[in-house]
Amino acid sequence: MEKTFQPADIETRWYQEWESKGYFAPQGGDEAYSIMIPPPNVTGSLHMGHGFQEAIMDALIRYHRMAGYNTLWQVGTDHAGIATQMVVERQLEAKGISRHDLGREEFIKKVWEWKEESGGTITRQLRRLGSSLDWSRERFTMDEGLSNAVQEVFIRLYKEGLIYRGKRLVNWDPVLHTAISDLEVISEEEQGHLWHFDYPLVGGEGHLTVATTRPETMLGDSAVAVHPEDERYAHLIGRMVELPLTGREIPIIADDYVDKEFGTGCVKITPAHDFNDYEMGKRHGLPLLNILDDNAAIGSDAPEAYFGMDRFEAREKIVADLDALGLLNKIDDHTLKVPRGDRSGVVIEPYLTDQWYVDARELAKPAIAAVENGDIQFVPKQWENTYFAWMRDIQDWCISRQLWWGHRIPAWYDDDGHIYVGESEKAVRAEHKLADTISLSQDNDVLDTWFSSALWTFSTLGWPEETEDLKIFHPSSVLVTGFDIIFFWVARMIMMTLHFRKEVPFDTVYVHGLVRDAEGQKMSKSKGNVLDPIDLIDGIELEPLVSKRTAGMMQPKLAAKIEKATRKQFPDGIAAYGTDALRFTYFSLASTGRDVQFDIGRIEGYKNFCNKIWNAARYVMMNCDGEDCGQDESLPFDRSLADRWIVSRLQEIESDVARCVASYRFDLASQALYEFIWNEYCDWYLELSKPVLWDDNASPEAKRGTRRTLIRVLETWLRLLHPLMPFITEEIWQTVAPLAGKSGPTIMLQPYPVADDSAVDSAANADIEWLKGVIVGVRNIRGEMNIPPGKELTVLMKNGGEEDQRRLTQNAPFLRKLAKLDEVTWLDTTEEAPVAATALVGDLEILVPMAGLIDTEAELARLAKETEKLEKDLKRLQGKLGNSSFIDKAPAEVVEKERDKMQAQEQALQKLKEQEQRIRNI
RNA sequence: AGGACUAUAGCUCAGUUGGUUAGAGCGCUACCUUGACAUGGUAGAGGUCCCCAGUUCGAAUCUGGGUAGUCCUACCA
Repeated sequence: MEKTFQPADIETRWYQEWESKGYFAPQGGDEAYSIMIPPPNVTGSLHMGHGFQEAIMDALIRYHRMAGYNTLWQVGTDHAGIATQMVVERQLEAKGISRHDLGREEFIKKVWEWKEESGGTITRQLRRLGSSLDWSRERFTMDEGLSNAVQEVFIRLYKEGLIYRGKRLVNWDPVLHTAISDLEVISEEEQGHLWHFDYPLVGGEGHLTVATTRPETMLGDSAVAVHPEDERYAHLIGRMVELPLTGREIPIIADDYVDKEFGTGCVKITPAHDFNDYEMGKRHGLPLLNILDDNAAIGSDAPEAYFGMDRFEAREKIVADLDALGLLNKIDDHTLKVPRGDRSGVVIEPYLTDQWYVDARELAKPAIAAVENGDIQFVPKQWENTYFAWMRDIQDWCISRQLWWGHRIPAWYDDDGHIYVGESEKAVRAEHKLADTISLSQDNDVLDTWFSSALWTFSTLGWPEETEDLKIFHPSSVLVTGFDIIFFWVARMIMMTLHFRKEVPFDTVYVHGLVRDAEGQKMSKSKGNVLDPIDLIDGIELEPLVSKRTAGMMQPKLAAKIEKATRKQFPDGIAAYGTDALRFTYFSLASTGRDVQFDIGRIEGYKNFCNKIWNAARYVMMNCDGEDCGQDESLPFDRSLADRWIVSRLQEIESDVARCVASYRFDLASQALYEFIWNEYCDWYLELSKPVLWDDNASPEAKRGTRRTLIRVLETWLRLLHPLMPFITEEIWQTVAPLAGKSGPTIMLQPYPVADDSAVDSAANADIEWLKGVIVGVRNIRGEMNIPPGKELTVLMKNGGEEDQRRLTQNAPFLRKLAKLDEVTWLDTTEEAPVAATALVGDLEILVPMAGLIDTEAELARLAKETEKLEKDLKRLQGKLGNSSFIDKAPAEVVEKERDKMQAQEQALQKLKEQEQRIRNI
């Protein structure tokens, strides 16, 4: 074995081996366990947040696969309608071509080409992360099978009246030229103005002043509203005002939506360009005047003077024109929430168009019930509230998008605007007995990507066919996801799956935190603060990292900011840590919190952990390879105290890990393993094995017993650790397993260790604690007295009981070796002890004679420190036990425990004081 | 505006139903190339558990209020 662990050498090798041998496919078994991957965008790439999520899923999958479940991890990607179309359009733009130049068919061909070209990025990343996905079943939302499922669902929902088409105000993206759903609109506070305009009353005698943040919409005003109880305006309700610049007259209406306190208490109403106004317009039967076109420029229904102007240009002109007319009352600075498209970043316009909707209210009912009655459980449970809050106030879901890339809506129109929904034009004609003379044209729009993602758990398994896979693997066991897509995806999956399968899509939703950058920001492509997990695995120099992170940034200002942050955060680039270290870091951070702040210091530590594991195995192999490790079960062997202890601890760790995984606490699981491997197996057990293995006088039985334990415990914890660190465990296991009497082509299909409670040995645990106590006591004296570690000491023991004596006799060789002693002598109570430095283990006094070794002053100082600590603690205990209400009210065993503690402390203090006296008397 | 979450060592985080001397890693200090590992070993230093009040024999933990931060939902033209 190499002296240090070199991850790069082994990772790709093992992954190829596993994949080519088909180990990732379901292996059979009575009980199924399945996870459907949240499909990443096919043309995107994974960042640290994805890496985190994949690591968790892989751990769950590997764990259950080893535990004997029939395990499926379904892999696939989605087509990300808007994002993908944008990327391809931008590429064409660079060549001066628009998608309209190409035409729909040619354009879609280009998108497919791009998908083929870029789709490999994600799958490559997934492989490097060690994800044990069943690649033979890879799916894509635009595949034929999944497209059929989408069509089937659309047609059925339409026929059931749960999908409808309607002219509504939608969130319109004037750059992407499509409607988007509420969830795709991000509203953030921005600095703007509040313009106050005077609208003259028809018939003279004054005006009303209205305020607006979007002056250009005044061209489409249908009314001015005031509060019905507003005395200032009550007498004007029903009268008309002149709408400047348009030559129109509009009524003054009363509606209690108006806030009397805000502005002047008069609101201009633009039903075609504002969601609230739209509702009010409906209540009052106001006309809808659309003054914009698809680009959000002023449309042909507006006054000619503004026709064709961009909305912001028009805004300026309208303000200027009103000013010229003396109707601009004032302009105030104003902070307002500006809605922007999450993809394009441009200001979204409420815009009147024909769109398709899903009646979400109806579908939500059973979806709410499924979580209420526990058919689906969220972990952590608090997320159920988020889910309920949204579901109980759900809005109809706008599912049509004015894009070319996506599932085209299976609806046809005749010249009279009748709608026919079906799987093809032919089918529609047949169903409705339409004559060939009637011309039909298909709806130009496609469906929201989330519409197809909502079917993911069952469409990937072959639905609408009743496949064997559906029967076995659906519902899936758990959905692993971030809380940011509970609404987008989780809720919609639950609704669709319940409706079409009459069963839940998954039993559990495990909601993990979101990975943040050093400033606590969520990682996202558009912010440019993403980190590629592969860069932590392989490492990357600063310059390539900077150019990678700033590549493709639209705004130079943002690019400069990212560059600066990158240079500050990673002045020397990023070192290569390997996949196992990265994964272990993820697990250690996977607690119940919402935020995961990735810390480079931690991955560094876990890289060292990998090296520790590697070297522990190296030590074991050096001592076991070619030796008798007890593979032959008929040969006798003796087990040392340490052997019994480490086997006992192993059982406890096994049940800890099982408990942690069952509750999705990978942070606790990883910590338990870390502590066991490093602090118990390496620090103590390996050290305790040396006195046996290196002792020429030790019996063959003892050596056999220790080697047997050494190798078997190692082999077991490798399996225990494998779901978290797949590569290093596999590499080591291959050489270790045969010596432990195990065989098999791979660790990943070996049984997962299960605790054997009968092997828990509390006597051994107690004896080892004693041994550790004595060793640490001596080391402590050595450390504080500056006695060189190599200097062998003579130690005397005093005042102990029979148990101490037994432990000493049985473990003297271990004690001598680990505490570097040349002699240990038991003093009878009658014997006079020499002046010595002292440590206490219970009643037992450990004496290190001072002659020539120990500086009196230093020892006194050490004792004083100890004494002070004890006195402080004792005071606290005395206070507690002196309090009669504590004695009366606290449970008896708690009181008893405190009493024992106090007694022990008192005795210890007593001994320290005697010791101090003795030293002073020299 | 409503709601949720977070606040523990210099940094990143644990702390299970209230009962510890409040823990881990990194970082820091001192010593050590002892035959697995200097990516290491040994021994240390370091905390007003955000603040205030309450419940309790006992609060990092429960309740109320406040402060700071993050997020979600809905929004006033």
